[in-house]
Amino acid sequence: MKNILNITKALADENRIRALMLLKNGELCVCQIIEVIGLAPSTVSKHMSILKQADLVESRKSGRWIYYRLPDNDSYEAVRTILEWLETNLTNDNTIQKDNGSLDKILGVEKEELCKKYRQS
Amino acid sequence: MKNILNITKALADENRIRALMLLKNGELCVCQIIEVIGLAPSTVSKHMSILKQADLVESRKSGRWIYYRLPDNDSYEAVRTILEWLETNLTNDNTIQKDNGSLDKILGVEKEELCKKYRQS
DNA sequence: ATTATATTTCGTTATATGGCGAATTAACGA
DNA sequence: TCGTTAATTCGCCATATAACGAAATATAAT
Repeated sequence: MKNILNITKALADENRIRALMLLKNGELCVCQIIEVIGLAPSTVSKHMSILKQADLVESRKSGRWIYYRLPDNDSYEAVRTILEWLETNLTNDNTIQKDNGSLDKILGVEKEELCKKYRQS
Repeated sequence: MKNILNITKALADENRIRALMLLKNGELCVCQIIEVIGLAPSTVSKHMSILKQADLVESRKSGRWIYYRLPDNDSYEAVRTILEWLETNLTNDNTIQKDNGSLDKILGVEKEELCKKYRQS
């Protein structure tokens, strides 16, 4: 029950769902997620840690950057199933599509460039 | 997104999940759910209305009683899928099994008898 | 070494949520 | 009709959660 509740609670927030759906496009560093979601770095970081605790994302560190990604296919079945559920029901969602548009733009920018940017705003 | 968030938020509470899992046993009136879950009638009523708003349950009124049930098979697919997900991941859960045990006892009691009971306690 | 940068952690605040009991509504029974 | 009963709605309180900015941490660049 604890695991399942961790998952449902993690999914009970629009911004966390947005972050998960972004990761369908492949792994992203926190600054990229911040840029799309548009919340403070500390807030996004907290969201990502909640997703991670629920095993909905994995992460790796590379230098100063931390990359988050969806779990591998051989992961916990409950997680795999619900991620499919989200994808099925949200790929046509307006917010998600806009987010994917924003991400496309951002992926065209050098990461270094990007991360400076949000500090100034 | 709104629909999906309604669903995930509705599922982000242990007692609401317990109520849903109880309904796998067939439709139940509110007083029976109250008896198993062990919360105040007003609280359970609120929980059921949240589940209903998310289309996770349906209800019918019969005299003084209101019966809740899981939605029909021809319901909204997102709902069907996630209910299956819950069942898959919780049928062996300790809390859920205890609840099913309590329910069995309760189903042996006349409903009229039962509903008087929780008023007195 | 010192500065800059990416992320997290911490402390605070505002809002959302879950719980209860009291009051209300609706339906039945005497 | 009047009381009883099942369920809901309402008002309240306590706790949980989401958001932020400031401080801390860790790594890279100068």
